[in-house]
Amino acid sequence: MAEQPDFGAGPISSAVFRVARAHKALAARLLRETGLRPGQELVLMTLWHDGPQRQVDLVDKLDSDASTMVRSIARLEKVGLVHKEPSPTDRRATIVHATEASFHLRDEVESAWAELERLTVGSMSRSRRTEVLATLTDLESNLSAAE
Amino acid sequence: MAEQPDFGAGPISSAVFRVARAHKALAARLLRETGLRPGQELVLMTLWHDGPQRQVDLVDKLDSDASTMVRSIARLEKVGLVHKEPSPTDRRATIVHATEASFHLRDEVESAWAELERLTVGSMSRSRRTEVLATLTDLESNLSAAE
DNA sequence: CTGCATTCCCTGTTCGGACAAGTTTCTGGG
DNA sequence: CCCAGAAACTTGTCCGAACAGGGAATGCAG
Repeated sequence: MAEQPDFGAGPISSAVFRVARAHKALAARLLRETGLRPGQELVLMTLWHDGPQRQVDLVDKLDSDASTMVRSIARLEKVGLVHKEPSPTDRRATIVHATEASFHLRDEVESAWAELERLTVGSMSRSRRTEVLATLTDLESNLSAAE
Repeated sequence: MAEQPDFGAGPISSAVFRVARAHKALAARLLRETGLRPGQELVLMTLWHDGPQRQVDLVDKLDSDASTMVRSIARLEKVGLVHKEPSPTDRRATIVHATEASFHLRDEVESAWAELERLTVGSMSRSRRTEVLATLTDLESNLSAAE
């Protein structure tokens, strides 16, 4: 507790910073028992949801970076949650698969995300949540309009 | 453009993630010409605003980490924006000062933050901004209540 | 005053994120 | 067909963030 890094400059930007940090820290804490680090779970969830795909597809969907993805995949592969296969149709590409072992984590990861959502929205009413989501979407569209 | 990493899991959490990433990326871009990396400007702004202080004070105010602060200060010191002096009253502590050189950056950094704020809130009305800030504050308090 | 917990800082390590540069492979216009 | 440009991946580098561990100085209880 006990911070107000807000020296007057950009109250909303400051608030975004603080929310982002707190949210990420909470996500890290909830994912801790799964052995995953924040970010890795997004890769796995994408693979679980959309099936095997190229690294570049993961990069696009997660709005990540190719070099980040290379290392993230490498780490997931090292712990056996993912494996790579050459694409049969494009020798530049590798297809990333979620392993059987990874599916044993699925419930745990998804319940961690459910818990994250629950803690994030707190005791907000359904209609309030809708407003919050609209607000975040507004911010996102402003930010992406700024390129 | 073109992402919706939202696989149904935690729409608000997903949105927080995306806003956080876009906001940080925008901050990085705006600070680029100052030579600062996102996070360093917060240290400098705190020093400019509150004056020389111990590392632990910076850590507390920015809700950062002691080891992160050590390295951040070291980098700022290497480029001459900050210098450290032993505390006269506590030999464990070092007092961090903003250098003269750093003050030449102040206008640039502060206008980058103003621009960040401007782009973040976009064309929102004053009352809408108040709502947005209230929403972010709500989220922050939920998150910090979750510890 | 002594002993012990606490505070403050530092180092090592790991990871996500981003940028730059380079390799291999593909594709499309000529 | 051929080649220039694009696409997919990789590696190197740097940085913020977080955790573990540790050393030095301080402060407090007894």
